[in-house]
Amino acid sequence: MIISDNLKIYIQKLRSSNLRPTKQRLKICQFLFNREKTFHFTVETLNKKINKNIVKKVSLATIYNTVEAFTKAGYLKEVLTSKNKSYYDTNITSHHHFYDEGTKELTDIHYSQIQLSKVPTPPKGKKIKNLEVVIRIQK
Amino acid sequence: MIISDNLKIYIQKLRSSNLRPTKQRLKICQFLFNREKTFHFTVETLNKKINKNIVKKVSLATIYNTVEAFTKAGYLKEVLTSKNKSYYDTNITSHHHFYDEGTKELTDIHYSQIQLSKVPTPPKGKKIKNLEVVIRIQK
DNA sequence: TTTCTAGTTTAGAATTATTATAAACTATAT
DNA sequence: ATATAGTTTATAATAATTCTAAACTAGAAA
Repeated sequence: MIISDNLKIYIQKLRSSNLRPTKQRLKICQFLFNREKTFHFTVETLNKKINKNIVKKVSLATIYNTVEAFTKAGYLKEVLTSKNKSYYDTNITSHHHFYDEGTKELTDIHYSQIQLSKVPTPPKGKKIKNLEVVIRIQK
Repeated sequence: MIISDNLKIYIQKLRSSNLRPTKQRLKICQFLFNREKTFHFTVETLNKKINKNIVKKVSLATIYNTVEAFTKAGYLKEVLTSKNKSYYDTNITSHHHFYDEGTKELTDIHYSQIQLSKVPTPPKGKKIKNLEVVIRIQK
């Protein structure tokens, strides 16, 4: 196995989060992070795309495990939706969404497009993990 | 059956949305809307509370149907979360939420507690219905 | 290098939330 | 009173996710 430069980076990245750099995890890293633009996905779509045209498939359970592990490690962010399905985003920076009530579709709003001038303090003993704005739109 | 004043109001409310005022729907109306404070719920919790201490239970299917009908009619609002379960809110006015990722609880943030100084224009042909902030909190 | 062990992967079962189905029931228009 | 379209219901079906336990493997230690 030839280890490319970006593979080395992923190995380090995984090790730094106490995740062993397995073949499966590295394959998923390459797929998710070795690209120009960030993108949204569900486990279902990730599973299909990862396993397209490869012989030794990554199991669905591993896709679930890995997405969860990567989310906990902070490599992925869960996206809010009204659908009973989890959406993830490789864009882990705080950003916002339009939510179309007709189509139930979410579209990104760049972080700079919204500015907050007043934010409440969180309840005692809790801290803010992130803050996202959802703008509900309709025809 | 003695029809109280608020029952009359619910009957009108339902009729105005082309929903027949059935016993089940009125029971759910009384439970949801005849109260001081607004509140959040899932179908699961609503089902338990509606059917607590009553002989003739409302079926789970009806709870689902009614919540969907009330949401479409604009009596309820779906709350976006990252969980694979739908949350609803009797407060249909624009307001914000803390979402505790540990306890999975939503708490309201009064509209005035958050101020936005910059908001993007909606996509063509769409208009902003409301704007909500979800602040994810954790320990 | 070999061995050991804890971490990981896997297929399939189990669980959870929701939606679909179709028969029985009911509000209401005529 | 009757007809009928809308509603409720128990149950089945589906979809997404989590659980389980056996097999496998990365990396540490001998």
